[in-house]
Amino acid sequence: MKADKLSERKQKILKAVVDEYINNASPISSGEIKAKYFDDISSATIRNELSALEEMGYLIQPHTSAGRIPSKEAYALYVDRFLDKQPLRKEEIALIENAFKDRFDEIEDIVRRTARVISDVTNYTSVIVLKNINKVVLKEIKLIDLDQHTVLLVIITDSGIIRDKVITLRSDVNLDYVRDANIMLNRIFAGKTISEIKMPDGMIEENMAEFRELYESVIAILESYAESAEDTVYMDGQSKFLEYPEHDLKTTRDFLQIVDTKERLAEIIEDDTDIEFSVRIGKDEKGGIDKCAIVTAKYMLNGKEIGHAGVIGPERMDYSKVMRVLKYITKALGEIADGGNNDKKRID
Amino acid sequence: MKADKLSERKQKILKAVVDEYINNASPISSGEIKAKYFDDISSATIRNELSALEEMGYLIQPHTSAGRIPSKEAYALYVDRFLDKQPLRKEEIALIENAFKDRFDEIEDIVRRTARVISDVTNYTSVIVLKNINKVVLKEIKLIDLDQHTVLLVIITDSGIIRDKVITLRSDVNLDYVRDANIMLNRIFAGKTISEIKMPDGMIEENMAEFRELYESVIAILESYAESAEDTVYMDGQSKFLEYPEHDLKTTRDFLQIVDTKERLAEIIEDDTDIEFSVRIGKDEKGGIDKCAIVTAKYMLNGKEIGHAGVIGPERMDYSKVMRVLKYITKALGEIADGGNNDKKRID
DNA sequence: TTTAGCAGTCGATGGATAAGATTGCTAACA
DNA sequence: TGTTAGCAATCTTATCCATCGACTGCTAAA
Repeated sequence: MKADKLSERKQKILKAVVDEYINNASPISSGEIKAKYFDDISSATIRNELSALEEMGYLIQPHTSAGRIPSKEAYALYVDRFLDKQPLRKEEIALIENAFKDRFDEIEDIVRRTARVISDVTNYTSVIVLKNINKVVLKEIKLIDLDQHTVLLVIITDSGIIRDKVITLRSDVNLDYVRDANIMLNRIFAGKTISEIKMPDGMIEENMAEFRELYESVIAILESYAESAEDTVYMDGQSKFLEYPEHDLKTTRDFLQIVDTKERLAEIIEDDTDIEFSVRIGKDEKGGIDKCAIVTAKYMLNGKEIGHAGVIGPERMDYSKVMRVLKYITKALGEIADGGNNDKKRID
Repeated sequence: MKADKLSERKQKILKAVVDEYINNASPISSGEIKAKYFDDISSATIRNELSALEEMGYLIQPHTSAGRIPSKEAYALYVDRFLDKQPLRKEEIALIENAFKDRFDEIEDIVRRTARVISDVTNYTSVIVLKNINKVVLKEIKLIDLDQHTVLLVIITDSGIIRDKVITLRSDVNLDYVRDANIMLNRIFAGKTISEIKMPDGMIEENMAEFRELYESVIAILESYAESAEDTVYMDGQSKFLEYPEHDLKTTRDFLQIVDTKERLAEIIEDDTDIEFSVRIGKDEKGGIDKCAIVTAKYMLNGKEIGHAGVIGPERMDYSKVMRVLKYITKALGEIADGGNNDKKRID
């Protein structure tokens, strides 16, 4: 099933079928192709070609008296070789830029907006998976005393992710104690990844004895972060899923189950992480959703890869548009938040 | 349509119809009721009663040769007067207790678990709306210097909610500066609700001049919190929505749209906030989802009302069970995290 | 007031039929 | 050898119709 074996004409016909099916979601007949794409050959000829393409596995006939629809392989080939490279429309670009024109500081805020705008522009459900915190490097730890028995632990990482957690202690704490403990902890943890941090088996160093309870609490929290392999998942535009007629109740059930168990979704999306775009069509051994396609791209922010962003839609997804949008947005965001200056920036 | 006018027998019949419909989702015939609920009267008599109940608006006949199904009014009456008060089953209680047996410190963590367990036990989609932060009282503000131009603002409220936001400044900052600013800001803000805080029209006090930029940033952030009326919404078990046959594609579309626009959901749920349970059946002028019921209860934590928790399901929801579960859980959580000691507690 | 009996109504089911769409095949053609 | 016109075959979809079964509503009697 090498694509190289396809004649020019077969390619043109196959692309025609995919393009038409993406727009109309109904099987395409030889007559339709003849009318819209070919002046010079007859529908009978096209029928022969269609028959050959079906033989090769690129097309499927739902039943004898129906036209053809593309197979998974056709979509894969389409994504690989036939993508139109039309630029994004002005309104689309305006929509994207508008979403990011305000000030914003926190990653969560940026991510939410990104999810929203991806869904708005593509008209598919968007999904963003942020890498688990234990894969990033600790830049600094801050301890803040809240009251006599509680301190707030703030974790700052190299890509700016901030997590905080309240620690409750049996012993009393005061400002000086917390400050000293903070210095001590930073000496130990700064520069390591969370997953590198282990509870030391033997004795705690002499000069740590005073901070033992606090120290153990912090370690326990970091370890629990490391253990909980759950990446954070954001979604938007879930209702868009039902705008596509092939998404019947059964498919929607699968979809909602994926939505519920976000860990599985994160696994699917982070599976092949080394390529720029990941396109998963239909359900296979490695996961996915039947009758659906999942397209994701690396999600860069401030020059760092912080996760993956993409969409979930029907197999006959408008791959071209989705990829252009993802490319545009991830590029825009890769630049937008650099160097600590988070004021508005033009995206050109 | 006063319920008082209903004879004992009518009430028993009406309850029978609702109970049966909750279990089977198909119209109930006079013969069925006779078989399962009455030995002493004939189906003809029951037919007469059914006819009367239909006349009164409590029952609906989908078509002439079908049995009856309950109307919205029947459900409302059912919730009002007919609820079984069977206790929760052992397994259900075990499930709930198990979900909360670990240590946990952060509200978000508790809320997520609560959403999960409500959905698991009831088998409906759960939803929790946390009150907007601007309705709660500021307990303390913490400033932490991150680097030369950025400080982290941590907001601690009376119910323990913590929000943080990074502030970027043009001028340099250092430890002393931040500490002094922190003391100053707490003097001004502590004890107020976020919505009370307003940017002062005239001059900033003399001794604030030094902290002007920081001060204005903090005010701006608090105001933006106050303005953004969005309450935080958590959901779980969305896929459960499709386990009920009356939830067809159209209803699911409505449901997913509500899921997408969580603000609207928050509005619906926070609408009638003064009663212990809110039961909204079907769609009316004030919102809701067609063919669905939304049941919510006040969500207490640590003695404070922090929002609402509930479920979304079909109109023929198992109201009795849902209310028992919500009562049990909100009661359990009202006790579980009191006094800063977050260790395991028995729920009895 | 209750009940048995029965006619009437309606949905669901299934078969038969017809119409329409599209293909595959064949044979002729360039 | 590739292309094409023509046509039979196949399958879907819609419609109609008859039948069956499930209830109800009504009537008249208990």
